Amino acid sequence: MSAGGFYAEGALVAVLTTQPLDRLLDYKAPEGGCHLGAFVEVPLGPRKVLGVVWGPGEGGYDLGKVRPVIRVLDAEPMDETMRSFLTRAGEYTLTPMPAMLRLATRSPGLGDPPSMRTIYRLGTGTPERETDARRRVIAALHDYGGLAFTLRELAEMAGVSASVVKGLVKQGVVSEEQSPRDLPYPRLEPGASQYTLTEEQGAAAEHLRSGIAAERYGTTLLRGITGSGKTEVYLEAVAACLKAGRQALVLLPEIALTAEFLTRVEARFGAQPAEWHSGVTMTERRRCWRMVGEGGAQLVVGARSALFLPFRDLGLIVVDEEHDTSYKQEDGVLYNARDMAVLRASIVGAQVVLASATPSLESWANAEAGKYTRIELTSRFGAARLPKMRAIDMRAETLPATRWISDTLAREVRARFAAGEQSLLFLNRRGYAPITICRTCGHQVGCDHCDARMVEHRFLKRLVCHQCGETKPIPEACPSCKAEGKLAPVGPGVERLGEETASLFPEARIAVLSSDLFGSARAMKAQIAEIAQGGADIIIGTQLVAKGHNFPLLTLVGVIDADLGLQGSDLRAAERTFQLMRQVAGRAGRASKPGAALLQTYQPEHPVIRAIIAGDEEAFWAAEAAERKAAGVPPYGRMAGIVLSSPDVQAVFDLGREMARRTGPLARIGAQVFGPAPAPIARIRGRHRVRLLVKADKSAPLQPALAAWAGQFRLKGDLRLSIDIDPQSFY
DNA sequence: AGCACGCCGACT
DNA sequence: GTCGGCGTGCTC
Repeated sequence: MSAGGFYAEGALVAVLTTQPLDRLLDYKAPEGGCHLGAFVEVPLGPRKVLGVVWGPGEGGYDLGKVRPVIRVLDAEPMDETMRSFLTRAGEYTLTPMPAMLRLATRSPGLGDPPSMRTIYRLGTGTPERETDARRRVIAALHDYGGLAFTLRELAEMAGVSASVVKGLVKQGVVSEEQSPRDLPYPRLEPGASQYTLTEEQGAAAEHLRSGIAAERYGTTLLRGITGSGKTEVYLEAVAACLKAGRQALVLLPEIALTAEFLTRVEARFGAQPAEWHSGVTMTERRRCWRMVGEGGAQLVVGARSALFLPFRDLGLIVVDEEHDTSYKQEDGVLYNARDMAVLRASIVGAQVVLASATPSLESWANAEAGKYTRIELTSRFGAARLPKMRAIDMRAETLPATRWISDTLAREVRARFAAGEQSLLFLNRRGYAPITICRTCGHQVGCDHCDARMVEHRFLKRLVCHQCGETKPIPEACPSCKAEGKLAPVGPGVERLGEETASLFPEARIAVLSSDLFGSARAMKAQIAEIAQGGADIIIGTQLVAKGHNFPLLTLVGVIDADLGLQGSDLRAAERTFQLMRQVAGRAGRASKPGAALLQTYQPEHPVIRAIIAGDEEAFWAAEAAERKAAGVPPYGRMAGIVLSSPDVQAVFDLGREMARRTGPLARIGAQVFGPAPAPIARIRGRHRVRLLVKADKSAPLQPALAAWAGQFRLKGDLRLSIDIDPQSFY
């Protein structure tokens, strides 16, 4: 390799491809040479595949068989920080490098030549015959003085057909030119904010600004209760970052939140930023990926996968609602976006802001340990206050088995309705009823492919498996004893709660918000916006409503089953329940009206319920931390979950038991292996699943030991093994 | 991931 | 005798 990481034509280069190979392959640099990090197309067997030049060729392979790189793609080479990020993220999550590269190359048309399109602007000629249509085209172009448009845009603006424009082109009145399809995003103006920060917010913003100015890595846990102005504060950090000429990334846990956020960005910076998530069109995605790489995008707002965009000069990553469990999910690779954000920032010398009203215990512990700076925003802006929280003891309420709204709660809802205010009833269960049971034999209708019960969705008129998405019509007869008309729905879902609400308040306008009731993120956003403006009197919602939407008219939140999630032995259940209740309660009274939150519970004396009611978060966290420390689990110990799956039950258990026997590499680092046990869902899509858990000391080198351990076993047939570092649930 | 190679059961 | 099942191995 010569200076600057350039390989001359014919030099041996090692290429990382997106194909699942366990090593790099050598190729000859193409005509004109190639740079280290270049995106290339290489031959692999009979196919052409995407790859990145990862370093000098390793040799040791028959030189006569080494084939040349087909071509260098038209994209900025992947820089050293990005390669290092992918390598370290892959090592941490035990993910093979090709899978990591796939995360970083999720742009449509990466291999395409720079795409051009034809645009039209005012030319110099005069039209031969002044027709009305021609005058309108010229007038439209005059109106936008000098701007150019596509044929479609221009024809539509002038109210003429494309042929009129083409006719004017022939006469030179309108000129035709080529322009790149992927244009830079409009400049964002980080100038002064319209919004006046309180003293506390100002101090928080100043701290974040000084972090940006230092141009070093640092993580700040920005804790602020709902309505404390968290967003305004971190937008100041974004402003400082943009002023410094560096790029910023804001991660949101839910696509439905982006539209509202984009509007706020536009209000603050005068234009909309780049957007990256699964709902963005192919064209826009390609533009985003390329512009991030070329510096034509200053700010990206997106989902977790935006972490793998090719930023040139990233100065800030904001992880909003950092506790949200959707940051840890599988999309080919199991990673926690919050942790990967910290990793990427530490490599490029960027600041991270973790924002949440209810931080994860991990972040709380990191702040306690001094790894993160912790900033608290306490006072709410405007006239709004924290809602008054109260438990409704369901043991004292006498409710029939088919009703879930207590008289106490119903009275409160009625009072709000009479006053023209909104109420929200929260139940984290989609569908009509979670269980369909036969009243003759007791059989519960389950999914044919999973060990999960099927949930009745009356809206769809079907039973749905929430595990694999399989649906089937609601059977007339019991599948087990064949009794006709004996299947009955048991337990509540939001749809059924909607029914009960309608019968209790026949005159009220009721809206049910559940992710499966919307065809698209856009439809959902539109309906949420309408409801927020007063389009409904009573809102029935799942998890969805806990994620930061603003309902200014809302003054009452009723949590239908505050005990959901408390039971079971999941160590994170308490944490999640606490966060969820706080978030939902935070929905009430965000604007000027005072709010109230009522929690229906059968265990009002439970420590979590009491901590929520008392608003004593420090006590809750301290108690949780002590419990986890004693158990040696995250964040005070390290864990990994290993899931084996196969259509063959015998095969998964055999391998599971063999893995539990031969623990050599793990034993050497003092790690313990638990299991095998049936995984939390023992069968998904016809595949049986068995799980082992590995628990190690905080300082133990877990990943290499896991790799060595798993490497001892050969996966025969359709057996699959996946390793989840830092699993969300560890029971 | 694909695709070829290769070694054991039911057909023309 | 052959066609084809998918287990195993290779791709620079």
